[in-house]
Amino acid sequence: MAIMNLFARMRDDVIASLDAMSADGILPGGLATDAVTVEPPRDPAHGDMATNAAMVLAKPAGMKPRDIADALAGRLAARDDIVAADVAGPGFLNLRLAPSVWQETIATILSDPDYGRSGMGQGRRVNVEYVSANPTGPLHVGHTRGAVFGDALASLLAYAGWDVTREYYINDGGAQVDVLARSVYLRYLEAHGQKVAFPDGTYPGDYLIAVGERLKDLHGDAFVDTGEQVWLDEVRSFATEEMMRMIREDLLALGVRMDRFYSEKSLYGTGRIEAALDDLDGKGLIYQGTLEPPKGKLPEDWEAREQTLFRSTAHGDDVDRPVKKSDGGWTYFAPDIAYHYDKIDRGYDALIDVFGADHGGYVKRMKAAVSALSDGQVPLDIKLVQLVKLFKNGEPYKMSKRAGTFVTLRDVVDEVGPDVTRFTMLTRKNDAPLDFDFAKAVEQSKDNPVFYVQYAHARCRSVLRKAEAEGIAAGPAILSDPAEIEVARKLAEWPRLVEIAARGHEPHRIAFYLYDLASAFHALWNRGNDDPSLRFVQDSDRQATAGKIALPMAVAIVISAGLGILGVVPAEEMR
RNA sequence: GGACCCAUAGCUCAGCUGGAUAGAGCGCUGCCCUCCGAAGGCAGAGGCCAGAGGUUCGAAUCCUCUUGGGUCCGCCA
Repeated sequence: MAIMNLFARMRDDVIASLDAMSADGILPGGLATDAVTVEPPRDPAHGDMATNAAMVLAKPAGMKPRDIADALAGRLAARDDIVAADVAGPGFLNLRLAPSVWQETIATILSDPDYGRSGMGQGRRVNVEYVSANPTGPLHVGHTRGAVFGDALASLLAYAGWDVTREYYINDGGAQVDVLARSVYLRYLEAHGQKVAFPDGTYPGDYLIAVGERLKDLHGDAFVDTGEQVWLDEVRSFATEEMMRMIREDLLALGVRMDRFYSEKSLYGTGRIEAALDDLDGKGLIYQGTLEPPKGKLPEDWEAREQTLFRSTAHGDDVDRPVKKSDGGWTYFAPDIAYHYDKIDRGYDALIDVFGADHGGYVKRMKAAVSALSDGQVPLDIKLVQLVKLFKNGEPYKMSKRAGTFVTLRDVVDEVGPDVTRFTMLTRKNDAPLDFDFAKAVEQSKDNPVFYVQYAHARCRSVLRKAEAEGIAAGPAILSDPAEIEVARKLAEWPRLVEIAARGHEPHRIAFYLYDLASAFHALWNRGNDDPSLRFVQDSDRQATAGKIALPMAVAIVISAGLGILGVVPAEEMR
């Protein structure tokens, strides 16, 4: 059973008190308490928790907020875990908790390995699709951010009680893999000593040289001086597999491990695309029609023509979308529909797609398709990941060992390591552009959030090693100083924050939380410089040390859990 | 022409799905430290939350419009 967070527990208690007040005739019965919240107040001076109960109930109860708040305060103040309940502002009820609450929080963290985990997912199954880059070349920085975001989101949801599948959709069914095949064929000829040129519409990147050579090793000169019809199928599938092998390796270097790679090509010729469209057709959502020309700038060669269309407007899209090209082939959208149809068919309770921001135009049609296919039963959330701009010491940064024109995932990971890459990519919310500075990312200073959080963990571990060397184990937490309470308060927020982040599909909140927690911890540490009684290891007092080290131990546990969600390895020491 | 995302301190950004006097880092201004608990610490100044309406006890947050940026827009995936 997952741990319910302090705030959720208090909210239940507040609502129970409100019910009791109804039973006693102080409040009318049957009040809706959905809008009642219990939250940490913005200003710690207001206390440890605040509830808006009086304000949201004032109107339906026909009473003044303060009267409700006063009555509620009386009941709550009687509890021994609440030392003060004050009515403030327009009707907030501020609660100050007894020190024992913080001690229990620390004790829970130390004893329960599941502290922070949430049961909100209830074991429901969610499919997170991310990266899904075309198998035509190495992953670049944009993919890197998508990979980090999707992977952290998947971990976050798992931590919040979802049954998560991490999935990569391989776009190996379209014309771009033919282009790949032709490009590899040119490298193959080159491997045979021929001089080749790379015309427009082929991929000239160096990364295909080795692929061409391996193709030569495999087939000798069998394809030299033959027509495309002879080698295209073979070279295409070989090249695609090679690219995917490389992509998997790149992802692994970043610490990303997919549960499943789903091939677009595998949808063709199996009737699955037809089945998906038949499903839509059966719902009256497929028809032959002609689209209006797009307003504004017209494509040069625009002409009206009848196509097979999906009535996506019936599910919130702006215009209906073609599923068949004029030559009778599928548009790229058709296999996408079939793919999502398959995901629904596999029984997922929720779907998440992580796209690059340049795919923003496909959000509505994809949501429309899933809504139609699942009869509105399976929610699809599409997270768009904005661009990454690279810098080094503030200067725009260009480099690539392999691709010639763009910075690859491997370039980034080789330069700063997977941990720094991942954390830094999550220091911005997904829909905001990200400036990634190679120099600042590895800088060991307070200005660098990665370092700051890692340093806090390392300090905790250092203290614990020291205590352990003296044979001292953590005892019940001793918390007296405000700086200590502040850290404990922050720790108490962890389970709540996990739920907020998971509910919003916003893993960046974890990174910001860790920064805040580290900040509170460093502040306490710094106070130890001036006031030796606040140091964790008390040289002459083993018992005091046992009580003091409970807090850093709890901090290390929570930081470690948080970094774990982000896919970052916590540092044992800094150097 | 339309769709989507964005606009918060001088700069880079948070802001918990409507709460109290809007926060952090950098930079700036002061003071302190330089004790290996080291790679600094503490404090302060700095805001019409792009603008205008609306919804209600209450709006940076939700709705409409305007302005200014980014992405995209039928047989490319």
